[in-house]
Amino acid sequence: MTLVDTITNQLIHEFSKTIEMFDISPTDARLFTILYLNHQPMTLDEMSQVMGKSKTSVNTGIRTLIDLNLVKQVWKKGVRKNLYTTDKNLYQRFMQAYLGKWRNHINIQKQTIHAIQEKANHRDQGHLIENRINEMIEFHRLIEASFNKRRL
Amino acid sequence: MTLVDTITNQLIHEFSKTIEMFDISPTDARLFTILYLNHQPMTLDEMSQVMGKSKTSVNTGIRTLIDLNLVKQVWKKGVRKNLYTTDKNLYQRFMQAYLGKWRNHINIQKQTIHAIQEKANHRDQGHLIENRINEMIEFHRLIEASFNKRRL
DNA sequence: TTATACGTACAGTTTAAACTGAACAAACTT
DNA sequence: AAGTTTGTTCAGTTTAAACTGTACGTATAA
Repeated sequence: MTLVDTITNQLIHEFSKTIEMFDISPTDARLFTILYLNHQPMTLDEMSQVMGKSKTSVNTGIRTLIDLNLVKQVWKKGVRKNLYTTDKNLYQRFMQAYLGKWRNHINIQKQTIHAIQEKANHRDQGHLIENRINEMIEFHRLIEASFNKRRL
Repeated sequence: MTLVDTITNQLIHEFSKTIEMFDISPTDARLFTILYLNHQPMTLDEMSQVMGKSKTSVNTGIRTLIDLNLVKQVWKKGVRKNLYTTDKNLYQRFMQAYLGKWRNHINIQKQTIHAIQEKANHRDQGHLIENRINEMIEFHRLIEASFNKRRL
């Protein structure tokens, strides 16, 4: 019984570290893992209790996880409290959120840097900085190619 | 002149955001970009001046960048101060550091979770948690496959 | 309707990270 | 050798993030 708990605690601790790799804060990662290891949807009060944090804190954590599409709210008849649970097929969810974030960023930055390049070309013919701008654009292009090659 | 500077500042600002995507802190990313846009190696004092931060702060920043293999120290005869510069082919450097970090983490966590699984099997036959452990292992396996498929 | 239970917003506090200046140590200069 | 110059360590401070408790609004229950 307590032995099972130590195993669960270890799992929470270790798996959270992998979740953190997806650019998720340590506490949010821990919250996610707790929810994931619980086979039933959980209420804010339950999560607050397990996390040892205030309900407000858990509330904001859940909010960010929902925004990332990693947690969803579910309803169960007869239960008034909000219930939250993790989605199935973790891998797709995480990779989708992660790659989407990268692709989105690269797209925006490519445009931004192109715009700066325009300005530089107009005013500043033949300056050294132009080499760097071209390198930056190439850098983004390579990243883009790398992440687009990947499939879920 | 000042116009060129605003363009440079914009470049610093924008490119830093991409560097941050590689899990590098905003100030370290800015430091790297400043060094990258400077066509000459820089001293601590110069970087301190451009960053508007203390020399101590720049020193620690450079240290972490060197540890990540993104910056190296160079020597120039007649110059006493330490000189630092960014490496060529950014893309390879960053991807190598980044993918290496992922692969390393996944390897370690796979082993750790397997060890926990052993313990769980010994003591806790047929418990629900075992399903989750298998899912976790599969999760890591998929990530590993995804990152190994990638080439620089 | 009144009363109770729940989620969220907000101000204030705690905790952790980033940063600084002074002091030290090692290397160079004279 | 004594005197500078430079990088680094460390204690203390500033700044930003995480967290908490109270208070408010909304929904359910009586």
